Amino acid sequence: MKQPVTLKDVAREAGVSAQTVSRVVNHRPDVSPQTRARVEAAIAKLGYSPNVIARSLIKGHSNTLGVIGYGLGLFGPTRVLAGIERKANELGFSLLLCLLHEFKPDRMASIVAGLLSRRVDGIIWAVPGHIPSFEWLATELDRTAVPMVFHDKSPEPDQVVIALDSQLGAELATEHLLAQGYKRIGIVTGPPEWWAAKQREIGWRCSMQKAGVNCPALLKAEGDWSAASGETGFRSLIEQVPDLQAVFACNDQMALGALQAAAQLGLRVPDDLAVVGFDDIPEAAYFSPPLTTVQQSPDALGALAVERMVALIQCHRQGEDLTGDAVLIKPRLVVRSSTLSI
Amino acid sequence: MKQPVTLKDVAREAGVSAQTVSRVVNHRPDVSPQTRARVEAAIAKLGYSPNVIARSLIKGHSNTLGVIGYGLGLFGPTRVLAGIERKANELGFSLLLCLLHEFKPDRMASIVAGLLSRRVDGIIWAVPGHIPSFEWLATELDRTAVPMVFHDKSPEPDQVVIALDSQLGAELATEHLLAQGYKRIGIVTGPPEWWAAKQREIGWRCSMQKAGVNCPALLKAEGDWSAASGETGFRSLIEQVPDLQAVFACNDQMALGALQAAAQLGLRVPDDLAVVGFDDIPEAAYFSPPLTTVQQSPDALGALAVERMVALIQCHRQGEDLTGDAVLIKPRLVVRSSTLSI
DNA sequence: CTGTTAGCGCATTCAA
DNA sequence: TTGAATGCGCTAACAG
Repeated sequence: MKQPVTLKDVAREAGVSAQTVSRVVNHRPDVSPQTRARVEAAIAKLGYSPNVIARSLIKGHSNTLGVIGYGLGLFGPTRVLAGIERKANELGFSLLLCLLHEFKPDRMASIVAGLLSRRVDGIIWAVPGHIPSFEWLATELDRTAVPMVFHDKSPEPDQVVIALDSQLGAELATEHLLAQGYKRIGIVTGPPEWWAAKQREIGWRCSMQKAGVNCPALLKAEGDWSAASGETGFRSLIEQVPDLQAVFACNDQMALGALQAAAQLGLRVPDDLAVVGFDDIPEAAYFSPPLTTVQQSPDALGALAVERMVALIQCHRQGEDLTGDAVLIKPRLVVRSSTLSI
Repeated sequence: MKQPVTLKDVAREAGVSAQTVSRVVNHRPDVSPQTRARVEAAIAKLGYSPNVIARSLIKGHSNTLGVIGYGLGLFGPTRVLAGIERKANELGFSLLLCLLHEFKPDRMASIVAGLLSRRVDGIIWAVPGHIPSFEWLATELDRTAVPMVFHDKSPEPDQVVIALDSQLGAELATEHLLAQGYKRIGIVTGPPEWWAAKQREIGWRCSMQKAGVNCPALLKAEGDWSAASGETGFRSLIEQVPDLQAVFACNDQMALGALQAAAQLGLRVPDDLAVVGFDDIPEAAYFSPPLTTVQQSPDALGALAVERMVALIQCHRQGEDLTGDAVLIKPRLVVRSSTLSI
């Protein structure tokens, strides 16, 4: 139950003023070597560590970033968070973590309010863009006191957005299937409210049309990212299009569900059916068969978000209003045996 | 670039003193209804939100918990973190998140120092117990200023530990296999430095001995939790014991690797070989075949850790030193077809 | 080079 | 019921 040691305690111990101790702690040059040594000895003896809270109060900023994550169940968002933590730590920022378990406007508002009252220097939405929620957010949060960076949402003029180029990823996947000679390529999408899910569907559609293959509604089933939804989605697909040749599942979990359903229906992958996923989760290489999938680099994405955020904070402190901009990270395709029937 | 609104601004706007505003904000009874209304109007008009930083400085505590997580790659630790966030939020605590990417003593020390200087009210080690690191920790952190709660490590007299009963889980898995008539049951362990990994191995060994089956070193391979290590581990096992009947993989990813290796070797699961995992990750039900595994409730574990922490903090504030205690959460076995050859 | 004064935003004494 | 002083731990701006 020892009280924390304060500047004054150290000052008394070293026989100097509090200000001098402050100078030593902040590595100011204007302290004589002898004094510095005495103070440092006192610091070591008492085990003093500066109170960051008090420092924040004066400086008007906390070197803390608010991070809003989306649960911790999905691969992409979770790894983005890990990337954020790593880079923030590197740049000397602490992270105040809030998890958005569901897209509820009032929950979003209260999270932001809480973060603001804790005087974070910026807020990173490490939450995948959920179209209706973010539309609401845009009206509500119009001019907030602190800079914000968004993740995986539609680029808007006044926002800083770091996103994976999901459409490109879907195009890579679809074009790979087309190049292998598959024509009737179904899709199991994510929830349509998710920006990334929409982009992946658009990518599939574009590639199909570019190749002159038309894609009727029958070729599309809607999932919710879970393996279970991948299974049911695939089953409804194959029921509607019995001669389906390939499936593009919009994440690896759904691809796994599709693989299981295919096995149960006696379809051999890749001979009877090709399957592509999205994300490249670590397990994807160990599915049976190993899954061809689109690899993203969520860690890099998170790191980038922090870098932008720190730049925004600098500008904010100088009173400049930085214009928004969007960054799209390019994914790449990892080809494994789930699409190689040759 | 608007400056945040302060108590004084509200006081001026409402024509009262700052203290009165403070009373309203803190829901004190001793304010007349008219005054309260005027102040609340001013608060709403100016969009005031109290500065938690300043409040912490006075009160001497921050209503913030430091959480140290272990990367975000493993299922258990990640979900524990999610459980912690949920409960902390519910109890009005914010979370300062730090990720321990590797078990390095100096990194651990600097994380704790950083958290302490930010005046967290307590520290939760949401990090799986790594035996050498935590031994070091015990000597170093002997009497820290704030209470700590640990996760998945060996119970010690003076520590509060919330752990999954990994040994029991392993016993459930092994006994299930024994009950199915399997005798030569191999194990692919986790890294031996991990407490949980050790416990799982102990559980396997106990059950085997209890059943009168001896378990030579040949029946054991060491993995690192990854699917890749599950694959190589299983291969070395089957090489040493060609008539292996079953494998207990100490997590689901390694079980997945074993499943793939078995398939490549032409072994049918469960007819030629039974496989059990540990964790019950959401994908486990979609492996081929669906995986029998030990289900833990990491969310509940995290929630419990926060509850204990808050209790500790209360005691700490009253100057009492609470004695340590350990809680072991019981897992349960989920039986799927990877062990049902009948 | 070093110490003094002031105040960050708020809550806890008091007194009125 | 309200207001005035005081200080949490620290640093900026001075003065010496």
